[in-house]
Order: sequence, then C-alpha cells, then structure tokens
Amino acid sequence: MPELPEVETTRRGILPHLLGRRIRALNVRESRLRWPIPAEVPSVVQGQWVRSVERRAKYILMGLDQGTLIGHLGMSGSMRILTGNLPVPRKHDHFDLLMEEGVCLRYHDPRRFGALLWTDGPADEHPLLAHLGPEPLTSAFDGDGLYALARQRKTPVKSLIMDNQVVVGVGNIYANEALYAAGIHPLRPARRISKARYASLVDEIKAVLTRSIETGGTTLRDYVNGEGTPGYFALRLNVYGKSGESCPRCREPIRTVRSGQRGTFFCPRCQR
DNA sequence: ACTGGATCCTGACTGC
DNA sequence: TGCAGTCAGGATCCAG
Repeated sequence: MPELPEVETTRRGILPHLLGRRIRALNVRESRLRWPIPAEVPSVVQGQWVRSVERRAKYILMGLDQGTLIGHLGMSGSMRILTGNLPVPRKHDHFDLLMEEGVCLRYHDPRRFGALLWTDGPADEHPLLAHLGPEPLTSAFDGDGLYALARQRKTPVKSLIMDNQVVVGVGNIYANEALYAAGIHPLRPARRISKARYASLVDEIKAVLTRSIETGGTTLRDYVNGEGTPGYFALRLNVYGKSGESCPRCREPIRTVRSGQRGTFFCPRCQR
C-alpha cells in the first residue's frame, strides 16, 4: 500500500515500540522478498539495541548498535506492532522482529516486492540509497532545481517526477494528483515546461504529500495496534482512479492512459 | 545519456 | 464455477 506518506506513517507508528529496545530475535518464515533476506541477518541483529528509526525515500532505516536494518514495503507490504500473545501468522506474514517485553513487529507482504537488508556501513552509502534524489519535503527539492534537471529530458513530466534520482517518494497516486493540481498534462515532455510551472508543481507535490501524511496520522493508532491494515488515507483524490468521472474543476470527464506501465489520469481540459 | 519495456509476485476483479 | 486476461501503491535492470 505504501506511498511515501504511508511509509512515514509506518515509521512513526513503529518508532515508539522499537526505540531503545533490544532485539530478541528475527524470525524469518519466508526469505524470498525482492531480494532474499540474507541468511546472516538474524544472528547479526540478535541482541542489538534499536538506536533510531528513520526514513529515506521509502526505505525504513532501523539504526542498531552496529549497522542498520533496511526495510522496504514494496507494493503490498505492511508492518504492524503486536504485543502479548502473538496471533498465529497469517499467510504472507514473512518475518517477525521480536523485541524485549513481548513487542513484535510483524511484516506482511503478499506480492513480496518488499525487502529486509542489513548494512554495516552508513546506510546512505548502501547501493540502494547512494544515488537517490532529494527528499520531497525538504528545501533541497525546489522548482529551480527541477527545472534545471528537466532541460535535456524529453520524457513525460510524470515519469520525471517519479524518477528516484530526481526526487524520491512521489508514487503513482501523488504524481497524478500533483500534476492535476498544477494544471500540467502528465505526458508533456519535461523540457517543455517553464520554470514558473515547475515551481508550482513542486509546491503541489509538497502540499499533497504533507496533507496525506497529516491525514495518515489519524489512522496511525489503528494501523499499529489494531487488526488488519487501514484503507487509503483520507485523502481527497481528484483524478486518480476516477476515469470517466467529471473533473471537479470543469466537469470534463477524466481520462486515463497508460504511461510507463502505470495508470495515468488527467483532465484533458485543465491540464496542458 | 535517456527512454521505454520487461520483470519480480499474489490477489482482486471482469468478462465469457 | 471456472478460466483467462488485466490491473495494482515500487523500482531495478537491460536493450536500443
């Protein structure tokens, strides 16, 4: 389920349960994720204290006394905190990170596109993290920088903002929504967009992600304590998944095309 | 250097 | 009911 707001919500949800606690065991039931969970990880992490729980892009980074556990939720992954008697694992509950005091972080991922890795060195030097673009909610991501990057690019602007080397954390839903909010056609070649319009696009990306993280907070409690997973954030979607429905702004029917194997939704009248 | 396409995997849904 | 086809929140890899 995860786009960046859900990953951030997950991080905030698991943080208080993991921070300052010691890992009793890592119990792996299915190691075949996006990359196999390396065989040595359980013995390496056992007995270590969790010193930090951070996020970079859509990776969740658990800093240990030695090294960092790197988690990723892929397309269908979720984490929840269990306490007390552990329920029998459901299908696709691939690992449990068992902490002191009966706290358990259980990972569920039907499609197995997620990951759990460990690195000894600085996490940001890990090959998966080393070449990532700026975080979208920091000042390192701005209109001028995006405009400069786009100069040589013929690729559709939607592909550009979903490129993790350009900016991280903009998934398909938010790419569609931010482009709608900025009035930019998703298939417009990246180099054919003015600096002013990129400034607006950056503002809208930040706004939609921020709003989504805020509303995600309301489902947090259920997410980490309750049974099952939440639905989507209580985010008002204008175009994503709204094929054929009328544009909230001009009533024109929302259209959908496929671009880069992803569903692309837009208003042909408002977005140019 | 860029770009589009294939790919990993399971499950939900649609249409016949 | 069953079966085939399509699509889904990600992101890497590879050919051209």
